[in-house]
Amino acid sequence: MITHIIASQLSTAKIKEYESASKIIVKPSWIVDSINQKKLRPTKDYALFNKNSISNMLLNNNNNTIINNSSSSIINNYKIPSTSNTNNNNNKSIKSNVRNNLINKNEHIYLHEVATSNTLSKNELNKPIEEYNKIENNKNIEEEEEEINKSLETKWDVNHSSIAPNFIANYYENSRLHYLSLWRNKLKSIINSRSKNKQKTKKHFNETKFVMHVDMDCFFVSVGLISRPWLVDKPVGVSHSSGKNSSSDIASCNYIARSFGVKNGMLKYLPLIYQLYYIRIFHAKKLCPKIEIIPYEFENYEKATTLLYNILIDNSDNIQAVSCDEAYIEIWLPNTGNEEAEILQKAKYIRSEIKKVTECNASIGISTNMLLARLATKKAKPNGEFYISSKNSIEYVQQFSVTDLPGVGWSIENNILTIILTLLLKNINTCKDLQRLSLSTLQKDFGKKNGEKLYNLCRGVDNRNLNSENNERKSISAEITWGIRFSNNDQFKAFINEISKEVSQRMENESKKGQKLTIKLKIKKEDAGKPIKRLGHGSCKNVSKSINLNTYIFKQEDITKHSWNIISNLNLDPKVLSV
DNA sequence: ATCCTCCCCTAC
DNA sequence: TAAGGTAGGGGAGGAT
Ligand SMILES: Nc1ccn([C@H]2C[C@H](O)[C@@H](COP(=O)(O)OP(=O)(O)OP(=O)(O)O)O2)c(=O)n1
Ligand SMILES: [Mg+2]
Ligand SMILES: [Mg+2]
Ligand SMILES: [Mg+2]
Repeated sequence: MITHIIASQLSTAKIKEYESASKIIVKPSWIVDSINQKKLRPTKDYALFNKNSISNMLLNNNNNTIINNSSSSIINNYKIPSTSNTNNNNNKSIKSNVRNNLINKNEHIYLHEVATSNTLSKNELNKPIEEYNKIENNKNIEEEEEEINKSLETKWDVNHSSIAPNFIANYYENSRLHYLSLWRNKLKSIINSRSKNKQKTKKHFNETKFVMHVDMDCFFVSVGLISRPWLVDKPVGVSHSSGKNSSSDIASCNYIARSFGVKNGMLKYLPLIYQLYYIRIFHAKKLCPKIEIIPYEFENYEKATTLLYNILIDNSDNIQAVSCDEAYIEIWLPNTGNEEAEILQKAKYIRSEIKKVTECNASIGISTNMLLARLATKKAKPNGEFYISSKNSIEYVQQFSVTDLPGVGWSIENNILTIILTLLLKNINTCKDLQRLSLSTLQKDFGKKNGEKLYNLCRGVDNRNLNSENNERKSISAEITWGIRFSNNDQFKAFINEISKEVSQRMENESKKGQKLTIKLKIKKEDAGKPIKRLGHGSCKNVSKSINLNTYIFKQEDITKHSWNIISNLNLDPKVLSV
């Protein structure tokens, strides 16, 4: 019930914490503006899709037809990316006038130099400094550092940082993670409103339920290779920058690149100075010097997504949207005694349709629950289908590593590893080992719910139904953690105003209002070095502050006002906002 | 007990 | 050069 002074909510200890944080070099390195939804106004059907500007096909949603044109005769209509014609010899399909414009932009296609390098799991960025191999008094390093210092001041940085005009729009147009979230929300919204209706009318007598998990193979790469067939046998990754010593994320890499150890989300390259300092961070060029980098094609991903979902709609009894390249579908088959062969046949058919229509490969995992279907996809990839019987599932699941389990990532894996090492004196981490830990042990270490979840997951037990969770959106937020560089309070405030506008628009698009406002900030740590990523946030401490307003708001000026109110109460010294 | 705030974690 | 978003589950620990 706090409406104004944030500090009044804080314990003394916490106030101190914020004060000291604000004195550390304090730079808000990212800002999040978020409004939790507690109530929505009467919603016009599909208002979201009519208003949004980003796309065509995903958004051309007439009433109940989720996505139109769901027959397999669709022409996929991919846009030919202008940069795909950089291979002069092989690509006959590109018009010559287009080619002439772009012939000098070849650098991202040929990357054969052997880079002196090293990969990153983003979590490793947060490891304590002592885990890195610090090298001092090295002249070359210092020189390079000098260069990096200089480069940080370049015009490019200024033009792309948070004080540049149109920063937010430009940023979102190029952020793959933004698109991932945007598309996921839209798909969930479309699919959820549809599957509800369907479930009501369906009853199943003498039928067996199967769950399929459908996921495109190296999605961004597969789409990008449609117009670059000469690269299909080479290691390929999708990334923004193509320069040989530039550093950017690889969003997706193909299976050839993966055979070298390259992974989605890995840095394309890590500058030499960071390689020496962060010896645990790998990068693609080190693992696979010949990796070819191709650019993003967001419009075409969206088209492929539309085509994919249309096929799934036509071939299932229920769908749960997961992401732009992935969904669970439910299929009921009559009990004939031959269901397993039939469901495999069905999967083959769906995969062939996807291939035919999208020109990309999909893989399908099949079982009787979502978890086992998800695990089956791991066996199915690439370009295959795989069925896991529920009969021997407890034994079958033993072969998977704990990170294969959905919900188990880097942190939980490490915790499990520690426990297994302590209790079982083993240094491996499979579901077989996890099955040896008791429910109470797991609950003691991971909490009541998480412990139970782990206990069930490692046995292949999953009682979720498709779309069983409450489908209503609970929050709407906008956040940017890249390019945030302020030199004074006015710039900071202007940014808050802009991001509030973004949040406001998103709320208006869904005819929603919110009552709880949360601000999230990243504050540079005292000992943080230069960010590894250009214009990145580097090592930061996260702070979040929320207030429960007495009223529901959605207007930009209200969001801005309350947001700035919160921020002011954090007592950030304007000077610490400088870079 | 239950709720609330401020986190951390995970997924794509 | 280069675009590190976002929603939701859940735990710790304090307030009610
Ligand atoms: N760290 C990540 C992970 C994924 N993606 C994007 C690019 C991927 O192509 C797409 C789908 O993610 P998947 O996890 O399904 O990975 P892929 O489809 O690339 O490979 P696969 O599914 O074959 O393992 O999401 C991303 O930008 N960054
Ligand atoms: Mg995929
Ligand atoms: Mg996927
Ligand atoms: Mg996992």
